[in-house]
Amino acid sequence: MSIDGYDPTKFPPFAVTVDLVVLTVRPPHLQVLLVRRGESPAKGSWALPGGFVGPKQDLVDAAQFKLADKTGIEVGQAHLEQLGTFGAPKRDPRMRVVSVAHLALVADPPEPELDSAAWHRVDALSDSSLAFDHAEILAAGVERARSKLEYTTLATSFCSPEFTIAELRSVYEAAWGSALDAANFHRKVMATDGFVEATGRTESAGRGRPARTFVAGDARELHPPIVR
Amino acid sequence: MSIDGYDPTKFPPFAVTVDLVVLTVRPPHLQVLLVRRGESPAKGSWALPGGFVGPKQDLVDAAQFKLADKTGIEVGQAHLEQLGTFGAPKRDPRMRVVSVAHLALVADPPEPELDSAAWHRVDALSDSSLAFDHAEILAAGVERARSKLEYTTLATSFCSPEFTIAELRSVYEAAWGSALDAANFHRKVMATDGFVEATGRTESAGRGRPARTFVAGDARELHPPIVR
DNA sequence: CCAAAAGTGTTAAGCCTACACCCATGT
DNA sequence: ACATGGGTGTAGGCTTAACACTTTTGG
Repeated sequence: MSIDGYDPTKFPPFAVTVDLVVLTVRPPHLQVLLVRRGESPAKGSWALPGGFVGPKQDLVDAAQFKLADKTGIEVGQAHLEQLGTFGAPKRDPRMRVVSVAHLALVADPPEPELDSAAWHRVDALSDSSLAFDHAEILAAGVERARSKLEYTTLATSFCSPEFTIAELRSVYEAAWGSALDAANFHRKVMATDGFVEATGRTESAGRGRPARTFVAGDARELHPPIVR
Repeated sequence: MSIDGYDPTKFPPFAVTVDLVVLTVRPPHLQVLLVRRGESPAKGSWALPGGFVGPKQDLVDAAQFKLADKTGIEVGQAHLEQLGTFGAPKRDPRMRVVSVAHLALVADPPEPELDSAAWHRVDALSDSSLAFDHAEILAAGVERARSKLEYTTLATSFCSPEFTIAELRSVYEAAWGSALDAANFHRKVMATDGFVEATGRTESAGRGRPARTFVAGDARELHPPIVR
């Protein structure tokens, strides 16, 4: 940090929190988990889940803890990554709060137990309906999620452990709100080494030919984009 | 933040700092600005420039201030963006410090005035030669810079206000350490709307046909990659 | 048999790479 | 004249998008 010229014992006091952009896909919509604020400021309005970072707690640990707390989803069940840090001096009217936002991608989550938490379609939220600067954080999360879908195999994080190519395709269609050519999508996924791994089983969706099922492959990065 | 259940006046005390990964290109090398630590811990070893965020100071403002302080480069002269936040509980042995790392890309900077600051080739640094977790932060900065060069028009940030296509190419060659086909590079840049704008002037480098000069265009994003 | 969804084939257009070649200058 | 770097042309290979077509099921 190069703390030259400063007395380390006299630093300005900051509160550090984590905020979570928890996204899921419920075809055909991309949804985000929001909690209704029970206290002032912005009492009654929707906000991203989050909380203080403990004095000896690592940042991701704090985010993981909050995620488990709000959704019941444990470590390893979801993709979690740091999104960015928001620290405008007046973003919280009470005090100086620096929030390290995280992005979580989860597959078919349970309905929230608490009444104060609920899933919302991201394309149906107006900026002004979120507390603090959470609209900005959400926008950053959605943008990051889209770009990761495009350039990595992360879409599998939005799918149940065993899934069909059509389910995987519905993830992309939900994220951008437009249809993809099923034939070309199928081929592109198959041609990408380590994206998916066949189980040998099939799954019938009622009508039509049953689809083969797959599990997530071991590749995490890929350069050529899958869609767009 | 969802501070439900917490008393906002009793938050755990954190110090918040900014650290800077300041990169420049001096063909054929990518270089980073480091400062020699004058105090313990890690006294005498190299570190990224940085410092505390003021109580009422925005994060980017703190980064901008530090950048101007160490390099003399003012706002608008450089590209500056948030890189990520590093807050492992023991990253600084003295106290809990959360550092918001920023990435700065600058064009032909002046030699540092202070003896304690110097430019270093990034490909000639060993991880263990940097204080704290700064090797990790530097790695993140270099990776981000490469990916931004690939997918945006940001390479112009590494060039003087008026530059030739060869200079622009040398930025890419420095970042990856390998040569590019000059002919194809030229065409690709020209074909990218808003990447560069011709001045009408030329510049002679001594031998060979003089090159036309350009200024940065207005496009900041582009999807098809320029190199690789 | 028909509709629906999975999956494969085909083809034309576009893009990229490699490299040949011409251009404009200093010495 | 010739070496040097700037810049344009071009042909072959590769990737892509669009859509026709076959496969496999439920009703």
